[in-house]
Amino acid sequence: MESHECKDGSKKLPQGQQQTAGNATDGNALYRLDGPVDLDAKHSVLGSSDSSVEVPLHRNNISRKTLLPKQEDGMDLAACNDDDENSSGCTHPTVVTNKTSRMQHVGDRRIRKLLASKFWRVAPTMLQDSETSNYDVEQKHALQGKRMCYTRQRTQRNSSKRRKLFDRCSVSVCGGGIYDEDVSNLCENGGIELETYDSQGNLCEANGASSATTGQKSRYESPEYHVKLSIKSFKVPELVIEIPETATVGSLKRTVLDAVTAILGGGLCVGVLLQGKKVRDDNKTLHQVGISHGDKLDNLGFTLEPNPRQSTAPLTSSEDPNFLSIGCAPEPLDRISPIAPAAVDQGGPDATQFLQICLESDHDSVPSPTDAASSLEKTKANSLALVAVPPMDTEALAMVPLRNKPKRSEATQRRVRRPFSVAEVEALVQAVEKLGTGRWRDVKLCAFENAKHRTYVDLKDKWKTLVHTARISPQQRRGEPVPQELLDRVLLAQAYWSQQQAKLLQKPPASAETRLLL
DNA sequence: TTTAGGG
DNA sequence: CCCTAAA
Repeated sequence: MESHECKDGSKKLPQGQQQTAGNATDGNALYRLDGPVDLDAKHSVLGSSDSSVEVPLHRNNISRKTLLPKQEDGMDLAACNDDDENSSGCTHPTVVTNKTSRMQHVGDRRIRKLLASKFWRVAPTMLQDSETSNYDVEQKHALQGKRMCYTRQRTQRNSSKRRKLFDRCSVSVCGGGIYDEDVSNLCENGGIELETYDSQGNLCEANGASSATTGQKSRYESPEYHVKLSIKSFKVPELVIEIPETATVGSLKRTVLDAVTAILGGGLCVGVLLQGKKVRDDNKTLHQVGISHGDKLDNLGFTLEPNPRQSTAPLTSSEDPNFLSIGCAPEPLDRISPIAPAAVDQGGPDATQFLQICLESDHDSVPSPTDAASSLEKTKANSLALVAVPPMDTEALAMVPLRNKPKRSEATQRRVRRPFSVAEVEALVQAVEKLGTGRWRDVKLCAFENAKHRTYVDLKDKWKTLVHTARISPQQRRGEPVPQELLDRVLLAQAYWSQQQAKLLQKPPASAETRLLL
């Protein structure tokens, strides 16, 4: 019996607020390697010198729902059963062996950190061979990649998913709290549903067939809502080039050229920087992120990023064995290189990537309401490894990731990232409202007792970020949007309890009665 | 083990 | 999320 009485609270959350379309990638494994090597466009590396781009401003917001990559053997990957520490095996991936893939297991932030300091080495000898022979081809691929990046459709992660999730999580905080199963990642294998939003953020259409390409200029747009911008320069990933002193300037040029084209061939993505900050949410409209037609756009920048093709499926699936389906991941597809096939064919940098998809399942006791994946129930260690064997390991590979110092002892795996669902946030808020901000153990017991993967430290951390989130502008928020109502409550509770704490410091033994009065 | 904060 | 000093 819990000693903490909690009010029952099953308030209906307002369906997604303004930012419903948000589908931030949260920066997971975004290979952003900003480096000192600024290639000014006038060097025409991209042939886009001073090109001006026109983008519809109030374009309907269409995002991509997670699509399931084709799976082998018709494995039933429809549902993702959540795990918890109890489910043996689940938390201990067995198939992580090679270093490349291991590296991808490192958490988002760390990966960013590492990569930020990491660079690509250009092996001179290799470059000598490749010379500029494939330049045309690579250019083509690069352009192709750009184009596809540009025109790729985005499908809204359908709201029914969220709705469904929330429904299942009818949160009654202390009555039951958050259960593991409740907050598990639900998957929907169904067709693509599109939701489009007008400039006000209102849902105005739900039809996949009529989806217009996000970035394409449409005849329906009125010119006054177009933002005109010019690209002065691109920032490219950091490169390290080794070349003997005795080399000629000409060979240096070729080396650099090769290095750059190699990256291009590997598929590039364009990053958008607004006021120095990276805009990750591809689904927001320019207007939403603050790019308006009237504004001076000098604070708008672009970066070139290596396409982290390898960081998509392997990252989510192998890092968390319980993501039985890649499609379960909130936003996997957004990072799949649109030109993956081309890159492989030409044996570009991507060829060095060792793709490994590990699918494991081992649910023993945990009663799972969503047993769509029951077919995998008994599978002790179901691993599936897709290995892209590099056609030519040593040849024609101009770029090779530089090895850096071991980041973390092999034993201690960082826990898989599990973003809080709205339902969990609701539960957390409610518990904190009741218990305060200094009793995380109790909060855990009260609202998350059955969510094994949420420790009180997690809850404390989440609260911290919630408070922060509530304080920043909606435009700066990332991830699944938290209803404003909840954020308001966060602020209120935070204010209230910090005040209580302050008072408590003044008058040592504040009776419980005092609290009730306040 | 929990809290509380910085990383 | 992780890491830890303190309690």
